[in-house]
This record gives sequence, structure tokens and C-alpha cells, in this order.
Amino acid sequence: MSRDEPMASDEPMANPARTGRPPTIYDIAQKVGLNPSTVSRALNRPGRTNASTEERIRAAAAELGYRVNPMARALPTGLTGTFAIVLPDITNPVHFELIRGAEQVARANGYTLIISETEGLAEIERETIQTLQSSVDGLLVVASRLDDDSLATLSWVKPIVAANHAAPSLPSVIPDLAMGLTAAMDHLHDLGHRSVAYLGLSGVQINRPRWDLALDLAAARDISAVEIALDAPTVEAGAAALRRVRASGVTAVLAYNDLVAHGLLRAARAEGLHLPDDLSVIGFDDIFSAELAVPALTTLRSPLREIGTRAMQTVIDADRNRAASKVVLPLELVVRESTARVSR
Amino acid sequence: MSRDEPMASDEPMANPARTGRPPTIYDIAQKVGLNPSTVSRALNRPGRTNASTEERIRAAAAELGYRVNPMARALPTGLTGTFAIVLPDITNPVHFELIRGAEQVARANGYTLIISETEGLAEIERETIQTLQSSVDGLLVVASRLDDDSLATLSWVKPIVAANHAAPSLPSVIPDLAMGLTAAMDHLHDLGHRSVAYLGLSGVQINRPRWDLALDLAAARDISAVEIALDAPTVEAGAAALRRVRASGVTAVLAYNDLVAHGLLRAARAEGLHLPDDLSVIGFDDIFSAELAVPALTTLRSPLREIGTRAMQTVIDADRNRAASKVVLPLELVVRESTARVSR
DNA sequence: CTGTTAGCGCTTTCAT
DNA sequence: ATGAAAGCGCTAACAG
Repeated sequence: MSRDEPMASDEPMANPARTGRPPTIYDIAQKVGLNPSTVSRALNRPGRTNASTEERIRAAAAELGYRVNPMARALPTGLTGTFAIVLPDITNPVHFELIRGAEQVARANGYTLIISETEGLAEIERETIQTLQSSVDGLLVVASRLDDDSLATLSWVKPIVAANHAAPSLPSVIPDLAMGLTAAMDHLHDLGHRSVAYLGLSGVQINRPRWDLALDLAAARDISAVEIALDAPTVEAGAAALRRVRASGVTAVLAYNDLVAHGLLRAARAEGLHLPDDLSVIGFDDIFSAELAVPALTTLRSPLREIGTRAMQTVIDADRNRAASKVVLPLELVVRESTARVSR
Repeated sequence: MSRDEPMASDEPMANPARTGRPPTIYDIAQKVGLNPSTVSRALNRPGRTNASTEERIRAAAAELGYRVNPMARALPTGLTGTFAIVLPDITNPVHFELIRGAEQVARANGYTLIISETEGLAEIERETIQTLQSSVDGLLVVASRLDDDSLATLSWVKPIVAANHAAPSLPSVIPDLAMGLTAAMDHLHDLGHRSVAYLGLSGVQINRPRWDLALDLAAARDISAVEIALDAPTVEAGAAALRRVRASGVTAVLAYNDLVAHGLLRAARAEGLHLPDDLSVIGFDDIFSAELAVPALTTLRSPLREIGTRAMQTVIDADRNRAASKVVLPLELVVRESTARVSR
């Protein structure tokens, strides 16, 4: 029943490539009449073996279609050549660019990337990290739900870096919240807004500092501020929040992310609100659909791609980088059509 | 310099979990005073060992925080417990639901998923598959750029299944093109359209059958049809195609995917066209932003998520499933606002 | 420069 | 029911 089951006995002598058993360094060694260890050396440390035999070995390897078996190599060396990125939800467009950035750096350096979802659950996240730990050379955690102590402990085994949120004891790559929120508040203030609601998601690490900062910045500008809690970071939750937004009487909204902003905008339009005059909305992230929306979304552009590349670069260089370094990337306000001068 | 370098000699006896070296079955064996092979048995074949010692072993394992090392297990068994999904471009929203579907099935069955990009290049794709081959139990290829022979050869080593496009010699999971395109053409015909343009992407396997079929269906309905070639499956390319769409004089467009449709719509709006009256547009895929667009996109909803789940299920079951089975999933027309009765 | 040997962590006969 | 031993494919001393 197994796919490895032996074939009928009269099967013709098959070419190794055809049998389904990939060639090993033993096959190469036999073919050129040398010892496997010599083959290993020739293939891995060019120069530490006779030029002509190295040539023969490479030729044989190519002919057989040989590729090293990363798992076999990982055992003696402890290096797997792969990294993992652990995140709550692949579906969230925010993560697309981040993953892509990470993937590119990984591949450019000859590494493989494993992606794993946690469904936003701390226990699944812990379990996932532990399971993956022996198969990778390091991990990226995005929007982690684990507390700093847990992450610190976990990182004793393999290096972990936090992407898109700060973990005090881990190297982290994060957007410059102060820069972005300041620009957003200035923008709203310039347009005459004096009241704002923040559509937040409690229970997520990233939410708290964002809101605290927004609160301070609003206060400094004489803007009143309220927080409205979301159930989830989704279009639906954004739409559902409209009711409370209207009830609050604010003229402007800062959304947890663009998905939420999309939902809010759509619901508002459905209710016949005139946008952006009746309500100004600022998103967060600048996902690709932000400019497709109507009105096109004014949003804080998170440098997702670069967060991914820098974070991956950081894990790869983890040896040199044992301190919990923080990389802060610019967070810019992109002004489109969803914000306007206050009309009431 | 290495992270494995020995610490100062007066270092206190460290708990294994703290040293960074994960515990092995040898650690467990030693702790309970048994042979490693017994530990292996106890952990893997419940029942084939004395109930009480199995209990002691499990307790010790839990206490040490033991997890099997998948790579060490892969060597003797040949089973890695991971699958790979190989696709041109992670960034394409189309692939996200597919990945998510695959990921869920993989994880539900205890497997790990590797994602790898090919940049839409056949040679990178071949290289990637070969490199990954020894690290996985099977692969999913999405929108492959390789010809059927190559794929067939590659699949001698590890099972490969094609997702979202048909590969004659591979098990494939695909949307029901005939169903979807028939609905689309009927819809246009009902609205009075008698001319249509197909915005296609030459050089991609998926494109040809789609266009051939559309052509037949149009002819059968007395609709004239032209193909307009895209440079890429992107928003930008869709926008750039507007010029040729207008020159062609058609009243309706079938876009290669929703991204292209988005671009076309946006460009048309920017040029002051009245949508959908001046031009009806049908997208393909139904990515999440389709309903966010203005006008909201009428589109063929590709069952991406299910394609991912079915495809992953198929590789996992590859043993039982050696024939090149075809799974065809329904492709439904979702009518929104981007199509209207022809007005000229 | 090349061969020998041992071992990475785990599974799997084969004995006992 | 448990132990002993061999081996998966590769690397890394250590000899020669």
C-alpha cells in the first residue's frame, strides 16, 4: 500500500532518477570511484580538493541530477537552511507584503521559508514555535499573542525576531508609530476636526501603544478622543462599528487597519452618508485595495515589505545580533479622498 | 562567533531546556532508565509497550519538554511531515485563499507547509521543485509554467498535484471553466451585448483554454469577440489596456482576473466614462476587494479556498490516488454592479 | 589530497 | 515487553 513498496521482480534496471530514489553522495562516490567524504568536501568546500577530481565529481553530480538532502545535512551540522514565519492569519492582506519581503530575503540567501498560522491564539502560537524549533535556524513572529517572557524563553533554543510589533526582549522591526500618528492627528487638526474615534482591537499587543499615543496626540491638539472596541480586525467588524461611531458624534475616525476602514466606509455609504464630508476616515497599513475604495482611503502606509526584509535579515544575522535591537521604519500618511474639512 | 560556541568553563549545570539544545529520546531514556528504542516505541506506537512504563516515558517527555526532531525522523522513514506549495507570486491575492485552504488541511493533518515563489519563471520553478523534493512528502504547484512532461518527470520522485490549472499527467484541482464562462456569456447576452473583448495573458497555461472556450461560447451567441493581450496580470496592466479596449469598440470586457478588472475600471472612471453603462466588465476570481470597488465587480467566483483544500487533501492521499484524477469545482458568476444593459 | 571513522536523532528489524 | 544494533545521508575530525 505504501508508495515505497517494491515493484515486480522482473522490473528492468531503472535509472536512479526514475526509481524515485534521489541520488546520494554514495552514488556519486561509486560512480567516480572515490570516498563519499571526498565527494562531500568537493561539493561543499571548493578548493579543498584536487581540481581535476572536483571537476569529475561535479560532472557526475550534475549527470545524476544530485541535490543535497537538507535534512540529512541538518543532523550533523544543526543548520537546517530554513526559517519560519509565524503569524495569526495568512488571509490578512497586511501580512502579504511582509511575507513577501521575508521570502525574498530568505531565498536570496539560499534559505527556505516555512509559513505557519496561529489563528491568533497564544497556545497555538507557543505550540507552533516549539514544534518548528528543531526544523529551522530561526523564526519571525508577526503580531505575536505571546507575552514577552514566553517569547524570551522560547528564543533560548533558536533566535526569534518580532516583526511589526515590539517585543522588549527580542530584536524587533517596527513602524514609527509616533511619526505616523503625529502626521495623522496634524492632518485631522488642519482640517478642523476636534473629535476623533479610534476603532481598536483590544487584546492585541499592537493596539495598546497605538491608542495611548493617539490619545496623547489628540489631547495636545485639543481634540477629544474616544475608543470604540472592535470584535475583529475585519471588514465586517468595521461595518458593524458604524453605529457606535455615529452615536459618538465624532467627525473623524482612526481605524485599526484598512480592512476596518473599508467596512466603515462601505456601511456609511450604504446608509447614505456623504463621504468624506460627513465623516473623515483614516486607515492603517495601506493595503493594495486602499486606493481602489471609494472614496480612496487616506491611510498610514506601513512599510510592510521592508519590515519583512529587515526582520528576515535580522534573524539570518542573529549570531552577530544578540542584543534585542530595535529597527524603526518610517510610517507615512498617504492622503487620498477619505478625509475632508469638517463640515459641521 | 557561532551561537553554539561553548560558554565559560565555570558555567553552572544548566537545565537542557536552557542550554538551547532540545532534549532527545536519549535524555528521556536516561531519565527513566530505559533504552532509547523503547522510548521511541512508547511515543509512537501506543500499546506496543507496557502501560506503566509508557506512562513514565510520557511523563518524562512532558517534563523535559520533548518534541521529536522531524528531520531526524525523516532520515530513516523517508517521511518528512511537510508539504510544499510552489507558486509564481505570493502577492497575488488569488493565491492567498488557496494557500490558506492548503495550510488548514495541512495543519489539520499535522503537516507543515512550505511556500515558495517562482517569479513566474519556468527554470526557477524546476529548480525549486528539485531542491524541495527531498524535504517534503509532496508538492502543490499553482499556475505552473512548466510543461506537462517536465511535471510528469518531476513527479517520479515525490507526488505533485496541480492546483487551479490542469496538468494532463498530474492529479489536478480546477474550477469549472465551462460552467463559469457559459454563465458569463449568457449574462452579457441577456443584457444585449453583442461584442466582447477578452483581456488575456499569453504564455500562461491557464489562459489558452479560457480564451478558446470564451470564443466558442461567444460565437454560439452571435457575440463578436476579440482578444487583447496583457503584459501582466496586474491593476496597472488592466488600466493600460483601456486604450485598446476603447479602440476595439466592444461594449463588454471579460478580464483575466479581478486585478485587471480593477485597473480597467479605475482607468475608465478616470477618463470620465460612465460605468457600467458605457462599458460592462466581468472579472475573474472574486478576490476580497471585488466588492469594494466602485462599481462593485461582477465576477466569476473561483473557489480558491476549496481548490487549496482539495489539492492538499489530494497530495496527502497521493498513495491511494496515483491516477491523474481531475477534481472540478463550480465556478459561479457573481453579479454586482459592473455589468449593465448595453446602452448604445 | 583523500580515506576512515564516528555520530547527528530517530526508527526498525532482530534478538532476548 | 524491552534491549542491541544497524542504518537513513551527510559532515567532520583525524589519519595517512
